[in-house]
Amino acid sequence: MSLLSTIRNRFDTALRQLTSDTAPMLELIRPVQDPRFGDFQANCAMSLSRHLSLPPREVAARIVAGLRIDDLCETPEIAGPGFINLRLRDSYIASRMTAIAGDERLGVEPTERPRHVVVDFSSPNVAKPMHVGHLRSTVIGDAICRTLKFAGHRVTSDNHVGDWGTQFGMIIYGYRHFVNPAAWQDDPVGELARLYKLVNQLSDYHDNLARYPGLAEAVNTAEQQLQRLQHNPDPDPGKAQKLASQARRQRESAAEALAAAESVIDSVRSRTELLALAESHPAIARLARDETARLHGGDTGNQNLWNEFLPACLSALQRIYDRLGVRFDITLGESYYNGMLPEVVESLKRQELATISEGAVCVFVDGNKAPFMIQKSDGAFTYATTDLATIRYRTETLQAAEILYVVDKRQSEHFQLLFRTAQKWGYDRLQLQHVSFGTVMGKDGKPYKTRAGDTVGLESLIDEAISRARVIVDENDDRRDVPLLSPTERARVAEIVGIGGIKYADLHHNRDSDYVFDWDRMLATTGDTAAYMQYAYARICGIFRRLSLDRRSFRAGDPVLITGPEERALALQLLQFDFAIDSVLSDYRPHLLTAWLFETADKFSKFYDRCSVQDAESAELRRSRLILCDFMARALHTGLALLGIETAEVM
RNA sequence: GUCUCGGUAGCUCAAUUGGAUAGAGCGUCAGCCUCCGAAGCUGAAGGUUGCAGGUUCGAUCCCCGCCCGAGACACCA
Repeated sequence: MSLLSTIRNRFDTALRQLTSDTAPMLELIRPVQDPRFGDFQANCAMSLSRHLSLPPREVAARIVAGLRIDDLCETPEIAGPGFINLRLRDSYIASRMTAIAGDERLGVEPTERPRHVVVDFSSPNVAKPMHVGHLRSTVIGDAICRTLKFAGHRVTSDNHVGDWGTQFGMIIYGYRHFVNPAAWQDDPVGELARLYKLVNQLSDYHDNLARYPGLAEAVNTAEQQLQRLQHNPDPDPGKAQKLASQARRQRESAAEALAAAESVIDSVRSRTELLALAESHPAIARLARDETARLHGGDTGNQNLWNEFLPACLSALQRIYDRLGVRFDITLGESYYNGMLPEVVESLKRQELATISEGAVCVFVDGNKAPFMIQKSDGAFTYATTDLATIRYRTETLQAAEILYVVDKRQSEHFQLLFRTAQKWGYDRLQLQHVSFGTVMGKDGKPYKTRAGDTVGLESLIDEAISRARVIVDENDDRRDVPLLSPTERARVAEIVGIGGIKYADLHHNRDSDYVFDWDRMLATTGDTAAYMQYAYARICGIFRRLSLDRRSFRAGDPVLITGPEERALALQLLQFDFAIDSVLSDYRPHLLTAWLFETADKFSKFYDRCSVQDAESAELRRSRLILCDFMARALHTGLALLGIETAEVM
């Protein structure tokens, strides 16, 4: 049983004398925030005092009086308004540490209630290359899968790729009109990406051309409004200022929109061959949509093209997943659900959940004005329909008890509507959660782009991380009197450090916040980074290597001794690995694991600095410290592995 | 306009969901290698948690009103 559960059990007995509902009280027992107050704190007395109408310190005294915990802790202390502070006995920490030191699972017991969780993540559009935007979903989703599995759950990772949408119409149109046969032979995926970009650019050109007069007019209107306010301000100065700043903002955003449109138009006009293409394909957007419709309608020509494109697209994706070390149990894209969509709509109509509004089939959810549209007025299905079909499939065929969607937080409204619709549709015992995340920003505070303004390709991002890591690895090894690494080993370490750096930078932020992408910080060798943890791991491996000791021989149950504050702090920290994992899974927040890893590495560094292994006072103490070192190495290795990050024994 | 998030040290982020004197890292300044890997360690400075109220033993967190920013709002996924 975990350390925390053991303590909670003791409190449970004591609390039963005061209340029948002890569960919420036990939640209030937790690791202490400030080490001056001990190791654990119970905050239940304050909360309970209201129900018992007794002063909180009195309640605390009663709880302590009924508490039998002497074998684990020093005498509990009551502090402040009624905190109960616990300090574990060194002997107890030592015995627990001894007990789990040989455990493969590092003291983490598999969950008592395993469930089948489908994790939907990454999910790129296959017709275009992956970019930074896909990074967070992929990295966070993978970490969640690994952590759930380690905790003992059954996990199905599912890459719900976009292989059926409008972008396919665009590449079909592009292929039909603009393909370069030699390039297609040579590099089909690169050629498809070029075609997608081209069709997109030409459509945007016409679209912006059409919108241009309106945008220019909007700038004018905003300007006039501003002038009016300047000449005729509101009598209330506060209000006048507010109106003026509002008008200024409006003018700025109108001007920005106009400038954006201009830049799209100019990018085509500035190249005569592009302009010629644009002018000979004035209806390109509509025609591309028609290609999509024909594909969905079963047109054999388009189906054949789709069948030809898809394998190439998927294998290009696979190459990236291989480099990232991410794998999926299934890859069922939108196309997989195509045949089920009519029946989904029928079923919702039958249950009278769906109604027809402005020609489209919609589900209206209480409190939401916008409909959840499952069939457009032209008869086409939407991604809402696909998502519903997917829920049905995952529940009925895969037998999932829970589905997680690791998707950009901008889609939270969509998921709210989806979940409520699914619930009304009859999937009310299924756990559905949108595991949302924020945007990756550039240093300018806007979504991360290249200097030219394009989105950053994932492949080049990985390349750059590895080459930057290589510089660090080289510098470090070259500094040594005798370098430890061969060129091939250096290349391998650079991969581990570079990719680990990308992933860690992403995972160590609370997923909900936007975060700023910064190469220097990500690959810094100091501070809260993957490299710091990986280095700590390599240092430990170095100890065993130089002493010619086999780490596995320190897992036989020899006693761990606590002789000083550094050993105590490290052991106590290591005993709470299970708590860290629980906290990650309670709301799918991997940054709680990175925080634990960093704290653990920090405590290890202090231990390592002050407690010599080699020159320990006795053979028993030396052995005890080696046990801690081995356990620490496994904690780092396992903890990082749960985040999808590798380690190297020498670096 | 409506709705949803967010505003915390110079910078990047935490704060175990209402707990104690708000914590880390980077950066800055000052120290530590005849001593197990210095990609390390030690110390210092740095805060009116956007503003103003309210709820209570206790508020970064909950409620009200402003200010600022981002995003979503009917046939794109």
